Amino acid sequence: MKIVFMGTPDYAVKTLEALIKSEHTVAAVFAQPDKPVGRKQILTPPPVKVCAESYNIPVYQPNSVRTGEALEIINSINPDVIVVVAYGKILPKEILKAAKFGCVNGHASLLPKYRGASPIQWCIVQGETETGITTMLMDEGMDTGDILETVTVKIGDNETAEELFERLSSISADLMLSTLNKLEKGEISPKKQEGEATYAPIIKKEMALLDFNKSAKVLFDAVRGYYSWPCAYFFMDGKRIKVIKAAVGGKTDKTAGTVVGNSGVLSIACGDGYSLDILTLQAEGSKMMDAKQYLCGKQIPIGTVVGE
RNA sequence: CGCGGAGUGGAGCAGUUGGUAGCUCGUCGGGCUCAUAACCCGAAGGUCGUUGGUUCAAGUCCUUCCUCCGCAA
Repeated sequence: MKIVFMGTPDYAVKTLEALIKSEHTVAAVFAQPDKPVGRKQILTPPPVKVCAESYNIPVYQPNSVRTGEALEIINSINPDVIVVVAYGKILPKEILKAAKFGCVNGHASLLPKYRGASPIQWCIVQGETETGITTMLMDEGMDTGDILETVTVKIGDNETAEELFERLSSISADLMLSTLNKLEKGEISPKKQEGEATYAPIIKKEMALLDFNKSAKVLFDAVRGYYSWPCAYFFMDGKRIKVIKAAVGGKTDKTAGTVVGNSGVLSIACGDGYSLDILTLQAEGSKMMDAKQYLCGKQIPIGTVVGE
């Protein structure tokens, strides 16, 4: 099939590469415009663009896909199907029906659960033990299209969002190929989404602020789910401390937010009577390090209360 | 030049108004203990990121460059 691919971040690259290496033809790629990145604000092309260019596939980066210009490009290519993976823009209905088989989206959740922008981080933050990939025929709603195929994936007890991203991006690539092949042969009949829909909001920095009044497990899930961006954090002496790695610790009767352990790991009492053992952290202006090293330089007495 | 923090013995840090460099951990040696990530005694290890300067004297003041990091995007 002749494919137009739409995607932007690293996560979408595996699918793009899988399509390029398949018997299908990727005729064009759409990605978000280059954005300034890093301390020096260097204009950086999105990963999908870099990948597409290495295969000499034309790349389009319109600021908007609603101007008609994008539609013209697509019509001139006349693709059989448009594949969308983490593109980051809402497509107008003219584009949704611009290809013979329509727009097929790969979404990283078991729809209708976790529709929206950040299903991977959010399902870990919510303490889910399994998630998955869904391919669907896009419609005008936010991840509301009819389901083509799904695959369920277990989430590891200690798995971080970054690790899950990595795994799911491969699984997503495989499923997309499978779906396209079946779609082409007419072997799939789209099914309506069933069950209660939930939404995964766009992750914002403030959401990753740890509230020690919550349970140790919830905080542990937050640490995993917000890694490696934006990273769970809290404040101590007015300084931001990012929590890179943590574990649910032992019981304690101290007030939430109190330091109850400072040898080897930094243990902080949580709202449910258990502590959160911080194993690896990063303080403002310094590198990420094991809690043990951090505690060598900065001695934090038992009983210290963290917060602001 | 977007804002800001930091480069000090193997690791993480402190070092006040400039005057022979300290702390916690680790390492090595010895001791104690049924035993231990515990404890006690002792030791090694630093030209204080780089360049130039001010001074009787600079980790500590000014200057050049390099590197790392937080915020912001």
